[in-house]
Amino acid sequence: MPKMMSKPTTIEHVNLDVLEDTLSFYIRTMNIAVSRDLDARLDGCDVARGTGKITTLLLVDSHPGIRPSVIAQIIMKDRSAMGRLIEQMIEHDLLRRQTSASERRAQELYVTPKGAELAAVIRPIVTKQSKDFFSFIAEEEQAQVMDILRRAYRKMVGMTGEKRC
Amino acid sequence: MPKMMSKPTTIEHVNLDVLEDTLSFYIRTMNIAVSRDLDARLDGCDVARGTGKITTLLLVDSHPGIRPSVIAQIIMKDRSAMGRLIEQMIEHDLLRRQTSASERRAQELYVTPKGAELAAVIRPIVTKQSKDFFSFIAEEEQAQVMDILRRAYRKMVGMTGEKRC
DNA sequence: AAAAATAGTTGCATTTGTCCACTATTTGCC
DNA sequence: GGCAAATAGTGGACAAATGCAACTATTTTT
Repeated sequence: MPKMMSKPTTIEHVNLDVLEDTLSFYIRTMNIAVSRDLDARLDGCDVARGTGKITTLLLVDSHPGIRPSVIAQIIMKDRSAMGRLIEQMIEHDLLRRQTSASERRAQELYVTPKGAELAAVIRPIVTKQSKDFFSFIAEEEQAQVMDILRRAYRKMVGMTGEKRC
Repeated sequence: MPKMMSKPTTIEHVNLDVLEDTLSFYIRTMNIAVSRDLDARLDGCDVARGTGKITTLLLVDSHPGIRPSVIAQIIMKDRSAMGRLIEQMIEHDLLRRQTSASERRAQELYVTPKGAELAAVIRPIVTKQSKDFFSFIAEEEQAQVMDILRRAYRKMVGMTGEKRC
């Protein structure tokens, strides 16, 4: 049974009930904040809003010929969402698409010159944004959190870390 | 300039470019996964989908008379989104609302019997879900991450921790 | 050759978020 | 007292994102 508190009118008088000790709460909440901040910094940048565009652009840029379905796994979207995302980016002339010669049901994605340029612009912004946003966490602790979440993420999407093949 | 890798067809051959070392990426991605998992567990539960309903219910349950605007700060929504959320929960007979006597522009929120019941059901589920979901992170590390994110969150929403008044 | 699996597309319904303008009430200032 | 500004909440419009399911095309299995 939670501690009862009454009619709080300011946030200082509030305790978070069981959410206080619930990691998912902090993940979900920080996500809102960090995403909003990122969107603000990328305003007008063709790649703002929603998770996925940035990752997609960077991934295609550094893995020419990568497939939509691989990206989908990485950003945890289903294929239809991924398709729409790519469509959008093609319309914005950031990516181009061609069906794979060896696997004619699959596609290969490539950045356009404009896409490559944007990727170069984006890269430092994204890095800086994350550092800045979490700057009130000590550098060291940031690294700690990242290290743990990275391992979690890897397991989740099935990146083994050791490339076995 | 990122390492170039070509035409990866499986996720093991992919590296995440600068996102590899970007905390915001992991926060955003883990958010998707954890939210999806939570929704699945709460399916049909009147409180599934989207951030906010759970927090709102628990908060009102343990802080009878709390105001919408305070909750809005905590879950980082604007007032209009908050209003809609509450409206929805009132329609589901989870909350009830009355204008404050002392502050006639403000409202006080209370749980209905049904809301209280649901809160009791939800509480252990939410806790368990978070623990389960992150179970591949050692208990100790979970606590570490949570501790850090908690502090970050507090600073962000302006919870001082020390109740000064 | 047929069946199952995989890659991607499309449509639809639901939800969400955001922006902005509007009302009501309270507070502060002259 | 009275007017301006701040605060609490509401409502509407609009743009996006999400998830689901059905559908085509291609490859793999058997």
